[in-house]
Amino acid sequence: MVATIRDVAKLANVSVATVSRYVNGTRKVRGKTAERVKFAIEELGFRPNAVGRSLSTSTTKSIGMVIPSISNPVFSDAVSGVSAAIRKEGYSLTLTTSQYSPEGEVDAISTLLENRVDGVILTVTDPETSKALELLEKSAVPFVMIYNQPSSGRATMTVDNVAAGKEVAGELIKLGHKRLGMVSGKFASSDRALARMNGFVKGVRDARLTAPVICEVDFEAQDISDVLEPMFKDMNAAPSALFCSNDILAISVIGALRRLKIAVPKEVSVIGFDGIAVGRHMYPTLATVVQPSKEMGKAAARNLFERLAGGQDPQSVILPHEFTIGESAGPAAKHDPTDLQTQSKPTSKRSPT
Amino acid sequence: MVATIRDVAKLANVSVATVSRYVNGTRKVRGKTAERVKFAIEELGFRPNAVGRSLSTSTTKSIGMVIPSISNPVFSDAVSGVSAAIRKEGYSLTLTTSQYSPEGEVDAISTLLENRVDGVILTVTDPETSKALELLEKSAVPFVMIYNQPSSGRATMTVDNVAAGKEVAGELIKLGHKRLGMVSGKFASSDRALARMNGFVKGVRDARLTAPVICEVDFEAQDISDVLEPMFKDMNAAPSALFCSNDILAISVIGALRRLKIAVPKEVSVIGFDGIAVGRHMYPTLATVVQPSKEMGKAAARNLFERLAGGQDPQSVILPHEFTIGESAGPAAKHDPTDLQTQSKPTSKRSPT
DNA sequence: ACAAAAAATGTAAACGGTTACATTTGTGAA
DNA sequence: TTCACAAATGTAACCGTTTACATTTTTTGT
Repeated sequence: MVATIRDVAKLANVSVATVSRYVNGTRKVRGKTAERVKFAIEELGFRPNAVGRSLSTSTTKSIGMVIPSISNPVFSDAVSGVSAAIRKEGYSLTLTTSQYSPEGEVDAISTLLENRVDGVILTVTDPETSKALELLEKSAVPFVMIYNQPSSGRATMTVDNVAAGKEVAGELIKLGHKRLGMVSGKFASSDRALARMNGFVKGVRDARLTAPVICEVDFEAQDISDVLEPMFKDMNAAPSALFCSNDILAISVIGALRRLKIAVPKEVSVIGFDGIAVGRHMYPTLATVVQPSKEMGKAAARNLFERLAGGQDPQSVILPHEFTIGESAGPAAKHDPTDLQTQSKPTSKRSPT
Repeated sequence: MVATIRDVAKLANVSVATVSRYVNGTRKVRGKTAERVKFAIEELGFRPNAVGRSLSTSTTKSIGMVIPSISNPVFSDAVSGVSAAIRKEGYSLTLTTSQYSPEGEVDAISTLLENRVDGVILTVTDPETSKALELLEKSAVPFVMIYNQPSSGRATMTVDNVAAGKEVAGELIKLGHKRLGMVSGKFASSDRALARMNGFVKGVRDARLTAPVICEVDFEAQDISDVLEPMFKDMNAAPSALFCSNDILAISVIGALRRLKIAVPKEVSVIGFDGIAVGRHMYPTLATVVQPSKEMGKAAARNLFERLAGGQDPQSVILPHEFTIGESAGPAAKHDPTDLQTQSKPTSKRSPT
């Protein structure tokens, strides 16, 4: 069917070894010979079979990646970074998703291990209990986590989520907010959301404010409005600022607040986390903590290559994050009766008077 | 190092054939024997090497995918669909990006072909001139395009972009718009944008309106504001509605208009194309043509599997699209002197009284 | 208990490369 | 020209599976 190295060798009247050496440039082949080989390759449309090569060299030149979902742009950004970094090294990318489930992670890793990827870049729901990570460790395939919190001496590329969460609290407090809240994806499936929450709560507590309302949502399943509505029944008690555990969630929250006729940021400020591109383009622009997703992907890939090349112990890296103010966050509104001056129409849902 | 089928065979005191048959369930192995094999596999942590298997069976159980960029959610959605569909069949996904360049496409396809993927799902800039498609055809690896326009009898999964474009024109005209415009990504790198434009122009022409302003932008590179500003110098001449060739672009356009202090949709309506999730969550919700990206990915994968299984000629499928109105599109504003009543602050940029 | 048929298992040759080692060819100095 | 040595090339084993075919074991019918 398709030409093999032996076909080329026969046509060029050389040995397979010579063809191999010509193709890979591993040894010099004489001009005359090289020409014959080159001709044969073109004549036959020969394309080296990576499978044969992999079996022989026991290296696949491929990197496996496991992300919870590809629908959240924050992960696409990381994929993009990984993709760019490994292409440069001639590697290819096998992408799998876990749908935020530990079983999904195990399945994904199993597949990748069977495919003998040279390294793995992944994000798990919980590094502490992850069976997938255990599989990886047993297999001795080098791996790096991204987004996950450092733990157990495993390598991870992430930002300081606790510090960032605290920073968000600080910024909101600086804007005069006194009643804060957080809307987060399930902590069980996101150690970083948990870390952000912890930092946020600490920041609020340090400022001697009442502890923030924490609202855990199953983002993929629930309608955010249903969660937000009771929370904002009484605007005098409701938080004047919400920290969301990621940008997608924040965008949804802003949309839901609008539907509840609550103005952002006039009545409620919203801050996200991730720094996905669309947040900068939309209106209101999203106040958020920007994490360098693409760079994280690249860094993870580089880390992997270093280990594949030399040895080097796995090493975690904390990358810099940056709080970016946007139109979705502003000064705290005063929720006394003069509240009615706010531009949005008062509705029966609001506090009386 | 890592256990092979021979290690298992030795430990279980059977032949490699028996192990292979046990692992793949291709033949019955007697209870007693099966137990020994099972034990040996667990004892050694044996995991079949897909590379060896692939070489032997000359099938990799992997599908290659080439998309222009992973940063546009419309493509992530397709990846998501493909990923889900192929996982079900036990296939894995090798993902590559072309950065909207024909050379990138060729590189990607070359890599995929060397890796002997069993099939390819891809989106190219221009099917008519694509060297990548030629490579694929020469290689005899089954492939399906997604998003691309049907051409040359090659299989593609897409929506009717021309009809959709025309439909958008119709909807805007129905809303009373008379001066229409389109902002599009480079036609040279998107046959579907071109098709949408053609339909749009046709729709406008059929309504006997003046031809729409067409504005081609290098979206990744340029700042949209620079493009929009001259267009909206004179509001009496400027279009009252803009059709954007994709949602991401539309979101940026809305943002840019806001920065130019032009209200959406009060002064200018904006309609996108794709139906990415964020458009439904943001404010204003994005009026757009929803195409079933995830379904397209799934359909492409299924098409590939059918061909891998039975034979079947490649077959293009036109999937249904759906125009969805959103808050970003509304009735045409009257741009006579009473224009000043519009909520947004008049600026020197606007037409004089 | 025995032969024949059926079921289970084993043997060894692919699959398409790479590479250690062996061999041939080419080069330069005497 | 001849020899020693270097450079180029060739030979064949190996990487980890699958599977056609051969062989052994079990089952079945009598």
